[in-house]
Amino acid sequence: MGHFPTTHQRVVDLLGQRIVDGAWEPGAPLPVEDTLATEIGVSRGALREAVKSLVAKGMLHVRPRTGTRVLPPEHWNHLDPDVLRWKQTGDAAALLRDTSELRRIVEPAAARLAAERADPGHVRALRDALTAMETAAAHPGRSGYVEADIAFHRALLDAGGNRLLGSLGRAVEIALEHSFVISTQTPGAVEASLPGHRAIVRAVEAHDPAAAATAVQALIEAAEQEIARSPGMPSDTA
Amino acid sequence: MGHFPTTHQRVVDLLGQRIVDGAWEPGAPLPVEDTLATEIGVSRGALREAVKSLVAKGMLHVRPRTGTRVLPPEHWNHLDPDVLRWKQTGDAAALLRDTSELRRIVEPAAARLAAERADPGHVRALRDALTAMETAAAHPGRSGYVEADIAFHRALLDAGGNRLLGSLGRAVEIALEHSFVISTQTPGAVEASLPGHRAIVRAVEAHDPAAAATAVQALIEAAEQEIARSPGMPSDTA
DNA sequence: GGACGTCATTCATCCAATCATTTAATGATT
DNA sequence: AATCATTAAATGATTGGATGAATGACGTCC
Repeated sequence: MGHFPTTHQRVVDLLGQRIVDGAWEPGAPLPVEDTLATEIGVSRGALREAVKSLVAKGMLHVRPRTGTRVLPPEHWNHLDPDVLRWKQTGDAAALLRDTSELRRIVEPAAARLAAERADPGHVRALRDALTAMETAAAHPGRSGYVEADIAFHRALLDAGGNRLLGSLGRAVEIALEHSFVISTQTPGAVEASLPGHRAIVRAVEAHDPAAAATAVQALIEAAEQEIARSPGMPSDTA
Repeated sequence: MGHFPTTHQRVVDLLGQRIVDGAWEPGAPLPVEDTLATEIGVSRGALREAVKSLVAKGMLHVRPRTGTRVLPPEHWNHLDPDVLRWKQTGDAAALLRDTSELRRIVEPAAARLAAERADPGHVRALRDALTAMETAAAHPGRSGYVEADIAFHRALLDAGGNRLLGSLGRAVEIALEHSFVISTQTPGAVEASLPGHRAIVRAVEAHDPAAAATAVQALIEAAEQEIARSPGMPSDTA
């Protein structure tokens, strides 16, 4: 459906996925540009542009004569949407754990800031997202519910006016989408989550930071329980 | 001294700084590749590679016929080290405020996780960083103290084992460096901060999450007061 | 008059070939 | 054995051209 991926995107995806999958050890050099380009089937220029994209994400380091080497995973920008997507296909469970932890840390605090400082524009974006969620929930098939949920999430983190928090929210959205899909597919979960979202909007509108934080926390915990009960999740026997 | 910057780095810095400084309105198109390349004084290939780097940071969007357009700031990856550096030269006060807020949210929670889950390797990295801070503090001139402080900060956020938190910490390090420099230049601040750092290491080694969190919080608040008292900071009259 | 298809234009896209620069590995010199 | 010049191998950068995609204008059909 989506248009054909351009060559550049194809090469970036190919290399990024290979790196995440551990095709090359950290510190190990990739094949030289000429051979790697012919192996992939693109020109050297296209390969170099793709490599530059991965350098910008902190995954590669390239130097004359030495070649292109994979940087250790600690150096990767794990908050980059592409990196998150590549990691999703691999160790999805670990990513879900990390994402959930980050949510518990950041979102209640972000809700607190939003309740303290949200201006009318931010409040309206929040209410619009909530309305979209409600209409999508009423609509049979729930088309658009996940998108509305993400928009709500985004509006909440933007409402505090802290751009770093905004970027952080946008980063984890890719990882969040998966959990939202699970919640939407679980019967009754959508109806159960709507009151929680309404409570958040109420708290932000009333400029009640404590209420906003607790409402978000309750929502996150409910979502985590949905995920834990979803099929394909190993019960925590450790 | 650092070597001469390569053409690629030069162009990325030039364009990134220009975008952050608002040389082009969000949504406005940049000059076409040919003219922009000749204007900067590089070839199309070098310009294209630089543009790809900025696309990877979420600042540009390029399409045939439409051209290269600046994306709205909400879409930028504000957690990218380069983006933070470019923003630093402009509205440094706002960035300092956002960074400080993020620290207060993330670092106590990260310290809590570190105390819960730090393995011996992480603990050793933490202690090594502390030792480096102590030796740098004893050394006249304090050379290397800022670097050691950043290494400590990094080790703490890595110790929790959450890669997203690790990337988050690495992201704000660039912004943090400034405040560390201020603290180091303030007489007596270095000696005052060392016990706080030792308390963090003790709490992590003792697997005491609450103590770790409070120790970090105390350190952050002390640093904020140092910044507030530093010259060039407008007193909070609002 | 409005909707739909066609076409030309304008860019980015991708490729191929070439030269310059950096740098490690090697060899020569003392 | 340590230092310095040489060399070769890889990236860095440039040029020119061919291709493809998106847009706006134009014309046709209902």
